[in-house]
This record gives sequence, structure tokens and C-alpha cells, in this order.
Amino acid sequence: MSEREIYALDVSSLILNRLSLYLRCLRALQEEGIHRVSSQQLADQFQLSAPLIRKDFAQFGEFGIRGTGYDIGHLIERLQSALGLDQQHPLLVVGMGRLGTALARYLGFNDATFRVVAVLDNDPAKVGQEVGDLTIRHTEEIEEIVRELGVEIGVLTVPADAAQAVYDGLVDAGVQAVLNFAPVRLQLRPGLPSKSVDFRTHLEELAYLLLSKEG
Amino acid sequence: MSEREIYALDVSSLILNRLSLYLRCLRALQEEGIHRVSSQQLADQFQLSAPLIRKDFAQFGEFGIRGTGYDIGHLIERLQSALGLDQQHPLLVVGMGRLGTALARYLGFNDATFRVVAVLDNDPAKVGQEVGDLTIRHTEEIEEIVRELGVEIGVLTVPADAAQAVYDGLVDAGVQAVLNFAPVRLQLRPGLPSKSVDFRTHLEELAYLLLSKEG
DNA sequence: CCATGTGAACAAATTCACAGCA
DNA sequence: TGCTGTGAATTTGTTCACATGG
Repeated sequence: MSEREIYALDVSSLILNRLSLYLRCLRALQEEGIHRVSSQQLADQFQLSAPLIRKDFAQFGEFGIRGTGYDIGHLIERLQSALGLDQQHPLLVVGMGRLGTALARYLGFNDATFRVVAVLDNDPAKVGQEVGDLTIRHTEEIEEIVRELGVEIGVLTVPADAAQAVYDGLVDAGVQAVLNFAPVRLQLRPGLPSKSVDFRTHLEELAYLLLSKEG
Repeated sequence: MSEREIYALDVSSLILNRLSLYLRCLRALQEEGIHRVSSQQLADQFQLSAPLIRKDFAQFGEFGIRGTGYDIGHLIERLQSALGLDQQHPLLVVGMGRLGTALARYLGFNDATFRVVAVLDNDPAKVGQEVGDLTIRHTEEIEEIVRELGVEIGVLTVPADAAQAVYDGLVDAGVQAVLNFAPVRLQLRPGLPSKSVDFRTHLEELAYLLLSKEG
């Protein structure tokens, strides 16, 4: 039976983010030709506790070897499968300003899991221009693009005042998840996964931490 | 008396991020000429609970009016002061690739609190080029740039394999906080505030959520 | 032995329920 | 009366301590 249905339960955002972190590290270790790792070794890397890491893994079953640690190849495989990273997720980026252009190239580069399959803008002057090996298409075409290319995830890099309308357009066109870079709080569709990345929030957090440091 | 010393205690990252979110919303309401808001109204906006929002505010003192709500202007002022957003924080961006260039323009644009005062790259071909109204300088000059311009926050947008070295260089040069966009886990200096933004982690979280939705 | 996996203890974050003040 | 501010209860997340098995 497929583990996917069993394990695709409510795993918290905190755990998911750590798993993603572990995965990056595990892939790097694998590149270096290392085959085994213990939760303690990972804990040292990440300044986390070893039991926490074991509990995170345990969300998706038992796949360590007692007394030995984890087989890196096996661990990567299981985690990737549990997170749905063993399938391709076609992305689409709307808003080919500087940030959108940079992200389109950055996110789609040389990756088996996430691949940018379309880039859109509503500026006729931009439509037809090339970004990497893709041609910018008009935002109005969004519905057929999503259908044709099986787009799963929409990336929003439009100005703040256009973000809500484009978000709605993405969802109506059949996109199943949204990653938003526009600095606004979107009115989200219930049940539709989405995340916002807000640079200003990160800077403001740092500003506060600076303050505390100086006293 | 200065509230700063009193309030600059350990406020959790979760609370800080929400405060930043509230602030954005409050500024928008202020723009619209609205003067008062209740915790319930904010809660509806953010799909959070009203007591949570009140507790968040309460970290920094009492400044609501019972039976009425909060005076938006006053609230903004107090929160900004509590977070250290009433002073300028000079930024420096290292790594003028596509992402770095986009971020330098994005972060420094028209803002009283965060201002990009220098952009750096180690590629001699890029040094001397213009990004907005700044000229790219060589990464080697980092120490004098930080000193001359009073840089507080360093933004890292260099490739993953250079990130640790540039991070160390930033810290040695006297930068007091770092915002990292390179997809690596940095070995951080204890006591020096830093945040990492990892686009892949966000995408991987969405991938998992897609999986759960489909079951 | 050694490191995993996990129930029990602990800590942190959030919600609840209501007292207190405009 | 209405909404803030907050202790108490609850939920969620993390650590501890140890039983389990290679």
C-alpha cells in the first residue's frame, strides 16, 4: 500500500521547514560520498537537539538503524517521497519585473522537482521577450497556460496593488498553490495552500534584534 | 523616559513577524484616513484571534482604549519605536547577480527605515557598474565601506559556495546583522542576529501541502 | 554497546473567559 | 455597553530518559 495516503497528515509548518533543511544537508553529504549519519551529527550541524530530529523523521515512519544511524540515500528517498518531492511540480511566475525575472531563473534552474514552465506579465512591451529559455506571455492567457502545462504552483511577483487580482486569477485558472512575494496580506481561498515571503518582515525582525543587542 | 531599554526584551520571532504584519496593515489603514481599529477588526483581516493580537501589542505596554479600540497613529508610533523602526538602518548588499540586483533596488526603494547604501561584488567586470543610483564596489573594500557608511545590516546574495566566506567577511567588517539569501546553512557567529530566506524550503512546504490536499 | 524510537515531563504559544475601564 | 488587558486552561512543540534492537 502507498505510504503517501497514510503520511500525508497534518505535519506542522515548523516540522516541514526543518525537514527541508535536513534534506539540503543530506543531499550535500551524499554528494560528498558519505553514506551514514546519526541524529546527533545532524543536531550539531543545525544547533538543534537530536531527539527533535528523530521525532521529525518519525513523522514518516521508522527508517533508522539502531546503533548505527540513518542510511543517507534511503533517508533522502523516504523524505522526498513523503514530501512529494519525487514528482515534478510545474511552476509559473507572474510579474516579470526585476524580482520576478531573477526568481524565474533562480527557481527553475537545473532542478528535477520544481521547474518554471511559464512566465507572465501584463505589460505588452514585455510580452514576447525571453527570460532564460521561456518567452513572456500575457497574463490574460493564464487559464489556458495552466491547463496546457499542468501548472501546479503559481509564484506571484507583481506589485502590491495588483497582487490580489492576480492571485484570484491564478486560483480561478486552476493553480493549486501560491507562493507570494508581493508585500500585502492576500485574502486567501480556503483550503488552497499558500505562503508569503516578506523581505520587509525579515528586516524588521533584524532591526528589533539589533535594538535588544545594544540595550 | 526611554521605553526602549525596558521593552527590548526577548520577544519571540513569531510575535515579531506578526507585529511586522500588523504594522503593514496599520500603515495602509492610516493611508486611507482611518484613525481607529479594534483587535477584532485586525483579527478578521489576518485570520488570527483577537486576544492573540492584544497579547502581541501588550508586549510593549498598554496603548489601547477600552471600549473603543486602538488609535492607529499612536499604535504605529509605539510599535515602530519598540521595534527600532524609527531610526535608519543602512544596508549593504553583497552579490550583484540577478537576485542581488533585484533585491538592492527592491529593499532600498523610497524607504525611511531601511536604505541600501552600498552594493558589492567580487567580479571586476561588475565593479563600477551602476545599480540604481549606487556604483558596485569590490567586496574587498567591505571593511572601509561598513565603517564609512555606518552599515548595520548585510544582505547576502552570493552563490552558495561563497556564502560562508562572505558571511565571515561581513561580520569581521563590523556588520551587526545579516539577511542571507544563499541556499546554505551558515555557521553563525553567536550573538549576531541573522535570518535566512530559503525559497526552496517554501516550495517544498507547498509541495507537501499539495500532497495532503489530494490524498 | 550505540543510536534509534517514544512515552512522560516540560516549555512555549494560543485560546478562553472574564475583570476592568472608557 | 464594548473592547481592552490578562490570569487560567488548553493546545502545541521540545526535551528528557529510557526501553528496544541491530
